[in-house]
Amino acid sequence: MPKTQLTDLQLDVVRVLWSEGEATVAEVRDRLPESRNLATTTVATVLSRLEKQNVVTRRLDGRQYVYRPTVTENQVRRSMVADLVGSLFEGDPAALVSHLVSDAELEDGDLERVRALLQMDEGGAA
Amino acid sequence: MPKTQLTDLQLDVVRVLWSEGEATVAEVRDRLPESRNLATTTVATVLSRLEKQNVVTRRLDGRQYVYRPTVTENQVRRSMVADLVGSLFEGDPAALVSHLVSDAELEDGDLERVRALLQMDEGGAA
DNA sequence: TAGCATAAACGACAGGTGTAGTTTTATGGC
DNA sequence: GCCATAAAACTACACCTGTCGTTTATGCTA
Repeated sequence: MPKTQLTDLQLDVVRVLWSEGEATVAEVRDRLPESRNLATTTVATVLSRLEKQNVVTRRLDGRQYVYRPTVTENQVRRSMVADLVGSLFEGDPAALVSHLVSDAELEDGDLERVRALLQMDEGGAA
Repeated sequence: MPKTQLTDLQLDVVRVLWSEGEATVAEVRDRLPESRNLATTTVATVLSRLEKQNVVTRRLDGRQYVYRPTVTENQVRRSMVADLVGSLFEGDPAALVSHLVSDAELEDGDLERVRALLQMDEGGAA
């Protein structure tokens, strides 16, 4: 059971792994957003800790480690959204949608898109 | 500009203030969820730190401080949801709704409620 | 083979949080 | 006027995270 509440930095790191499939420390450092100008050791530390938390695994390739995520983006999203819903909306996901709709988080175009989504899902899993 | 990313404990504390309007340290301690069995000093520490972060203010009443929130629940929700959307959904709130809908976060009943919400909002702010 | 480059391992440090004990201080009652 | 009590203030500590520097091991190259 990996930890699935990730910080922004951890997300950026894991995102690289999601997009690359797997990567070495140096590769992760290079593919991190421009805004992150991190020393290689910093990235290594982050990856080590993520490994300790079972968010990623690593395999030895020659003298380097290659890291691979153990969780999917969807799992992380699910878990983090569930957490937020639990903390702020008494566990009721519909209340979150309600918030988005009534508190102007969604712009007009978004509303249309959401309606379309719901249309598509009409008569979904019963 | 108060900090509006709150931890679970901080939320529980501020929630007491939201529901009571204002409260002393002892009152907060008493109205915290059962599950939280915290020493009074712990609550005092948390409130102090929240004050330093401008999440709450306090006024002296006799020899005690009475704490009052400086942010509303909605502000916190907005800010925390926005943060999550930024971190996980590239800033697109509709993507969050999409996630909720397609990843079975919403149960059938929820879907109906969401549809109703959108209905109500039909032809909203143009 | 000696040395350089590279990668991993280790150690560190500051800042935030959860948690609480100890010390100080003010006060209200006797 | 003195003391017990209650509240605030201060101190502390462990753990997590962001951020690196330094040390060690190792393999490649001249």
